[in-house]
Amino acid sequence: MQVLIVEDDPLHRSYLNEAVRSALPECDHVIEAENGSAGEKLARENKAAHIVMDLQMNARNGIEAARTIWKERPETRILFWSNYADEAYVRGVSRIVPEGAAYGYVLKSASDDRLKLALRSIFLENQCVIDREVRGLQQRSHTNTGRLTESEYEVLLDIALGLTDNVIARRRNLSLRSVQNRLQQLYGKLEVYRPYGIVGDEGSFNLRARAVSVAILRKLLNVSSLEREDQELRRWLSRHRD
Amino acid sequence: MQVLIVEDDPLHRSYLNEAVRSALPECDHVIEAENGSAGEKLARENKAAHIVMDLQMNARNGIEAARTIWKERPETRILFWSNYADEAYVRGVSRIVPEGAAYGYVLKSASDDRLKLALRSIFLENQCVIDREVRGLQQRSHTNTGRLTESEYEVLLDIALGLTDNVIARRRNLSLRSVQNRLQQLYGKLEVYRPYGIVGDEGSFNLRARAVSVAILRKLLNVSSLEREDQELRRWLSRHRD
DNA sequence: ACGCAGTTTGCGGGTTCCCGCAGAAAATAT
DNA sequence: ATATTTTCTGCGGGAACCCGCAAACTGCGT
Repeated sequence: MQVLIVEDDPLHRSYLNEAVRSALPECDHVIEAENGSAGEKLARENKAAHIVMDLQMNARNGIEAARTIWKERPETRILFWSNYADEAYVRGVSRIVPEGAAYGYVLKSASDDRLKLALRSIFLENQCVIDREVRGLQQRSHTNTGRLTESEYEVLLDIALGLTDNVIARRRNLSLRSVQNRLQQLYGKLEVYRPYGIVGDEGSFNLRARAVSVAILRKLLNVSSLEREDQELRRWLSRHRD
Repeated sequence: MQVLIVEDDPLHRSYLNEAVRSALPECDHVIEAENGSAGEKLARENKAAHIVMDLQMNARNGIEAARTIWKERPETRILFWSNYADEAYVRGVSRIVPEGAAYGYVLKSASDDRLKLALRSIFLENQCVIDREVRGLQQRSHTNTGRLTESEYEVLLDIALGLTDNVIARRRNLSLRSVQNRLQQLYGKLEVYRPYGIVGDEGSFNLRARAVSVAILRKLLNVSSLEREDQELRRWLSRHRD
């Protein structure tokens, strides 16, 4: 049995290496990659079936890497090991998990034992292991306000990229008014009308910009999700020149 | 001699501990804090004169912590040890350094030797040590486009928080038109008019939102700078109820 | 088949943004 | 002290945003 570690921080990498060796005595090969693209390459060359992957990496982030790996071999088992439980990451991951694949999401702050247990459950038992706090985000509301639907999340990304209502409409195949409708819902859920819950500050905010702001502060968006979408947008733009 | 380490990642913390001990044999006490507020507290209690501080921490980030520490004892020597050279961090740090204080900024990706050398230079020689890549950001242009002036950076923060032109004007004591003027300059420098350098996409973007977007993508803004400003804004709002 | 909740769309309007133009004011240079 | 550059300001207008209202169009359960 072979395990591939994809993690850019050398300290964390060697820690993971040790953890894997001690949790999985049946594992005789551990290989390491120090960023997403190296990870993809190694996974392909070695037909890696068991991967531990960091999410936040410089060259190419974990979600990107996982997506291409899973596209090539959907039965690959991947344990995501991340510093954060940002909704943006969680959403990003659960979007790309193939049907029925075994995967895990464990926070770096978790105990040694939790990590080792997760390694065994996923790689040997083929089970999904999702950390408590992550699970929370995946399902229910983040705060008192309801969580965003998929289409609300889409427009959120679009305005975060700086798109116009008109362009959003074209991109999502909607009418202008529908886009604005979704924005309204978004504004509502993000509580952008009464910014700090204070009455009397109604006119202080540019709703669109404020929405992006609170989304970032609430970790609904993070930088890498933005980067990803920016690339996506770029591609879309180059297809749709009229 | 005593050194205080403020770092939330346990692995990095113990690595730092070792590095300090080996680089500074004259150091007999090393104490550790696992977040910014604990760091402030320990610094106060122990009158710490030598601190190594991570920037990105959960509870209270390094810049905040450093600011209050320096406010109490400006001669404290602080070495910032960070994963990133985001302009937002660099700017944040150089804003709070007291006159003539010795400090350092070293990236986590730097070599062992570089870190140890920096430790000795700052703590023993009272010199400033700033990493190459950081230094670059501090002074000249980030890319081909000129770097932002202080006032452009201010409006950037304001629109990133979601403020209205009108509120910005009140907050910065300007006329409405002046605010919009600064925004225009900002848009120019951020190259928001021809988004990807492509001719013919002129109308695709909401300039205000796009500006924030590219600022984040270019690391002019990061999440913690936003959080800081959001607090600031909150305070300002509560003072200015009319 | 019926009703009901949630989406989508058009229309119309008030508001804010974005900015060219041009004169005042302030900072800087010579 | 004068010239030059930069920044600030008011005015005006076109475009984009935000949204209430009301009519179609889903989907879903009974």
